[in-house]
Amino acid sequence: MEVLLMKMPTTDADIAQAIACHQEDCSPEAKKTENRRKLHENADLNSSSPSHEDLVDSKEEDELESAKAEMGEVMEENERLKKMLEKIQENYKSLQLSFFEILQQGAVKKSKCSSISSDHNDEPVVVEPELVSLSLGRTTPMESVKDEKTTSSIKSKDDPEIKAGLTLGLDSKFQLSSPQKSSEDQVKEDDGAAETWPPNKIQKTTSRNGDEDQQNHVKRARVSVRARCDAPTMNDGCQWRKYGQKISKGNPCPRAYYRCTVASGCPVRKQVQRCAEDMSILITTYEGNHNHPLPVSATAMASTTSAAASMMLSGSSTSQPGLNGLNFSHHDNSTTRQFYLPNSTSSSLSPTITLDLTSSPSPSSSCNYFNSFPTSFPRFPPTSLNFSSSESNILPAVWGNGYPGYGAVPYYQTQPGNSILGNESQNQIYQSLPGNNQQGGASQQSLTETLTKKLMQAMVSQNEKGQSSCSSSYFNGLASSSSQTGGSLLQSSLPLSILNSAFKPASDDKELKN
DNA sequence: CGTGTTTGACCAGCGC
DNA sequence: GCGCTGGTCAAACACG
Repeated sequence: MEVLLMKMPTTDADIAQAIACHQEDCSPEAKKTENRRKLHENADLNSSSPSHEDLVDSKEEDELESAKAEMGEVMEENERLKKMLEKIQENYKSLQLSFFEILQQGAVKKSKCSSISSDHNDEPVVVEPELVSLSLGRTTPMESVKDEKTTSSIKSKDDPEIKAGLTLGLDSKFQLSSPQKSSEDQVKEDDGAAETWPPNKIQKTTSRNGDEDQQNHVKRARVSVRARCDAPTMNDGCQWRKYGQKISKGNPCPRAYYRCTVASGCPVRKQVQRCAEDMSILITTYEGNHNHPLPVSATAMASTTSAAASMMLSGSSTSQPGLNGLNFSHHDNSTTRQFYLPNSTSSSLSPTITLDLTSSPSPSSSCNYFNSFPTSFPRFPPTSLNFSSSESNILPAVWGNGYPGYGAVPYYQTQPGNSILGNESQNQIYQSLPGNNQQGGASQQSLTETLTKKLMQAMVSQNEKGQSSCSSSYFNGLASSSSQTGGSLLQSSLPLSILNSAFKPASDDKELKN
């Protein structure tokens, strides 16, 4: 009961647990325990007032009666909650179905659009930029409706039918690879990704045309996360090894280079740098694609950044070289704030999306700094998702300080049979993460859900506007990026896991051996 | 001793 | 062509 009242279940697992608790409360055992407790209390009362047996008897009876009445009320309430849960689950399923319908429609439309655009390559295509406001600070009634909808969709993520691994990267190189490839080929691709990581040079020189070129741009998708964080790095749940540090021009704070060490050969890198004008803001730029399952706490960040990246990358696959398909600027008709990663030579070729998770939208501090690079990105104007809100205040505390209690379970736990790594290494991976505490779990989950909801929302609105190419490819991107490892080791508690089920390749466990 | 960090060197891209 | 800059490597070092 308390579980239900304190926190609405957000996953099927939660629901199942809640139901279990609920049923437990209704079980004869629970009733017996309750009665025993009350009888015990009565006995105490008896012992304290041993006189007037008749009075005591009547008192006992009264209390028994009231206890029974109370029990009845509780049981009724339990029944009501039970029905409510069933209803919620039904809603989940129906929404999930409609969700996949949208996915399929999007895929069809995308293929049509891509064929059309390829037919008219020579003609200039003028497309209005899609402005999608993803600010969490404001919600319109429409938004809240969609919010509800997407939340429900999100919540259906743990449907038994769609339990799937979630490995999210920021890069969608597999978007363009054939899904029919064997797992061995996938491994090769992964290895290639790992080996050719430094490949900015290679990529820049190998191809300059057509799909290959486009793919290269897609490969270099970056997601920059700006968050207030006192810690040297943002704790995003992954294990990182520092491999370099540079003082970059225009910023007294050195930029640190990290690579993911959760799995050897993981091509994901991140750059961490403090904002020059506001040292409390940490700018973390992720690049690459995890080739291994992630801890739940890491998927929180990964899903968000991946969604953002995929969203943008889907835009970059359209025929809008100048506009990059989408512009996720925070805009409110009066101000449009875009944030740029300064001093990044490769940024001129890399689509960069910035998630602004800083709470203060103070235009005088960090924003101006970024705004001072307005024209540095002719081909890929950096994209900004501004999630400024009071809610995002929690982020630094959560990501900076440790791991949430929510999902504080080894991420292989749900499907131990699929685990490639042994339990020991799993635990090592998880336990080696510092500050595993119980604080802020709900907050992080809430934030992640909110972030993802907003992304989903934007996508849905895209779909509704007939801009299905973007949204569909967004979905496909998510699906492909999240399913590329397809280890199924994660029963993710994250919203995006819903996307895995439809696109998860049969098996590519080999990759996990990296 | 294994693992992670530091830091100078090196390389490639870009602008002038 | 040259210098600047970003990104990476790898030896040396620190730490548990």
